[in-house]
Amino acid sequence: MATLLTIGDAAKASGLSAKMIRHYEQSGLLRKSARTDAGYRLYNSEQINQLRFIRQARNLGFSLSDIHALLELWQNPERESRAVKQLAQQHLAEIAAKIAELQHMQQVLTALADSCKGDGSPHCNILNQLAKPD
Amino acid sequence: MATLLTIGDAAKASGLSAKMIRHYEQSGLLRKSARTDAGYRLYNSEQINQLRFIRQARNLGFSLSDIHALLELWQNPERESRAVKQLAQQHLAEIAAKIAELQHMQQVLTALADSCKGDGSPHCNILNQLAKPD
DNA sequence: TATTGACCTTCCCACCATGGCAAGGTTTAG
DNA sequence: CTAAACCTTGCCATGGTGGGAAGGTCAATA
Repeated sequence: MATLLTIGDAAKASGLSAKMIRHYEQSGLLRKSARTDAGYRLYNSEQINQLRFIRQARNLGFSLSDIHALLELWQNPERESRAVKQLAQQHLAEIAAKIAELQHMQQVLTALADSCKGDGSPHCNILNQLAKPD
Repeated sequence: MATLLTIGDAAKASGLSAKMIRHYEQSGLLRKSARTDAGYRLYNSEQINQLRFIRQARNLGFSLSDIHALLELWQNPERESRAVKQLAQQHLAEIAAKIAELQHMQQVLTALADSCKGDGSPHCNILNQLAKPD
């Protein structure tokens, strides 16, 4: 027997917000769900699994378009794991690039902050450096 | 004698886009510039310095509202460097948090990708893991 | 049974920082 | 004089998420 959940319960079960579940449907990431006579969305356990899949992929930072691709691969028994791994590696490259960018900011800004006394006087190397031409 | 630049030249001189300079004016980050009779914006060297300041702060990842505060501190001779340093340190904390988040994703996803053969077969641990309840 | 509170629906708006395009005016070089 | 390269404003889009309004539905309780 299939347990059907309304969107609020599906949200609780998946860790997504009801708002986002509607949005994912709207944007084509999810197929339209069944509805009650009154128009309430209903989700079966397979769909709850899909929602959880989406949440976990979001937690890993995948974009919705990546997730779209991942969902299709997941549901395709003919998939080649090569394709999945490639998506993961592309995403890992983006993550690494972002980390590098942030670490660069961190390094520069830490040095600047270290050279700013942070007291009651107006002199501050952070401002001086920002004002300087490169 | 003051050299006045039109927005395109100001963009080149500062490293910002003309689009963004207009946007910064619109959003109140910059005071309205002078205009020619024809309505073209004109920027003097002090304003060019301000634009550079903004670009460098953006490069360090400061938000526009942080930059707003930084600009005011910069222009206020009564400032206390404490205030500047505090902004910098808050931002450093955000940077560190983002780096930590990304590194966590990196770690989890690297492990998953390593356990996916990436060949022609459908089996893939990445998908299995995403599908699993936490 | 009538009401109340907790759901649900759709629709629109906001964030942040940036880019693109369109329709029109201006300036400059050939 | 014309053409190219500027400039102007205004609107739309991105991505992922949240907020709120106005209205319908359902279940429990008084």
